[in-house]
Amino acid sequence: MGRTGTSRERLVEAGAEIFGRQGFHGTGVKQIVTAADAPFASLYHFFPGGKEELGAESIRRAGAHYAATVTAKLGAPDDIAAATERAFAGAAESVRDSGFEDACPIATVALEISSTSETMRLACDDVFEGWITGLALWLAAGGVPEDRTRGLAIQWLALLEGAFIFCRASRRTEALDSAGAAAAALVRAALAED
Amino acid sequence: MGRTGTSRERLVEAGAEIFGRQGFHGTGVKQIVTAADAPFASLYHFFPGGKEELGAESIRRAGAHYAATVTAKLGAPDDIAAATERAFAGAAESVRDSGFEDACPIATVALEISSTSETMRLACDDVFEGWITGLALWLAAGGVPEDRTRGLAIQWLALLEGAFIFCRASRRTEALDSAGAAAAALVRAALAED
DNA sequence: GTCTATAATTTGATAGAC
DNA sequence: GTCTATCAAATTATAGAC
Repeated sequence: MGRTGTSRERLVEAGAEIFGRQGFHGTGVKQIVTAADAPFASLYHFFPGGKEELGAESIRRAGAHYAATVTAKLGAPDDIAAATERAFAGAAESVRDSGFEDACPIATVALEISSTSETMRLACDDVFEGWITGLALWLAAGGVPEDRTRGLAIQWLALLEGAFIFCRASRRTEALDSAGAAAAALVRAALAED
Repeated sequence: MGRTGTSRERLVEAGAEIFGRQGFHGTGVKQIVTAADAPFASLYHFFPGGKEELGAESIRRAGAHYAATVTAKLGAPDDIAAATERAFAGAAESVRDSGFEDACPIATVALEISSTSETMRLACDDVFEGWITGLALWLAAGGVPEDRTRGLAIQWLALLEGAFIFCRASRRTEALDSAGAAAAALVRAALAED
């Protein structure tokens, strides 16, 4: 993975990728440093808080990157129900293409550290909150009543995250297919309330 | 946690509890052995496959235990939409009462090991599959058309699992509240198709 | 900012007596 | 089946020269 930028930048990029795939405790700092092609000492130079501090920043980076990817996939809010179906179908394809290794880039770490690292937990919370509010804005632009957008965004994302777990464990996309249908149905119902 | 039964039994019980809470890589075998009040040597006596073999059996135990808990909470399939709402509300209460530490007992491990341990991945897949088919039967008994029960069960459980992630990261129950409303709405819609 | 070397701890696992 | 002792490896982190 030919990375560019400063050592610090490459460490965060590598962390975002590898922590997301292997989890926090399942990944050694040496692997990150090697993948980043960075000097070992620069890890503690740039991140005095060590693995935890790098982890928190990696979470934020991964979250921002994934938000950009999904936002691009969703496109303009013309037909948000159809776009929802496309997004879940795209997620299913991407999960399958990765050999069921890559799904949500922060869910594994979020579950691992929520009870043990407050700084990383806050990073995860910030990322999720950003996803929720971003998606809620998109739903609002698509015609969902304002008082329903946040709740619907949470439901939409919960379906995605839950389905990711099942897909990775089963190595099949069935769960994402079902979840996509449910998300689209919930969107349609919210639009019909108008 | 005064455990009973044989050493083997206590190891599995302790594993089910601690792996579920701290994750697989975040838990040392010594902690399990200590919590089980078992001789260290009996770990490798009863589980020649070591941590991985104990992990797989702990997953199955935790999955069975959680299924029993949720089944009891769901009750008879009279009004399955109302029961769904009660189940999510109960989950929210239980997550809050645990200080947002205990949610799904196998999700963390499932995400951690899906790409690295085939035996543990299969254990997770079996557990999830059991939950899905069990819930589908309950939905069918509650009046959901047969061709919709499996898909609805997956959606129901995906909402729960996804909401668990958000709740643990945010230390708030909002996600489970939203997810419960969505699950109940999906159940009602499926019943209306009849 | 980066280098080399290594400290300090923890990890999973095993040996051999009983 | 259990005991004690211990191994080998990996882990996070630091020291001190450049």
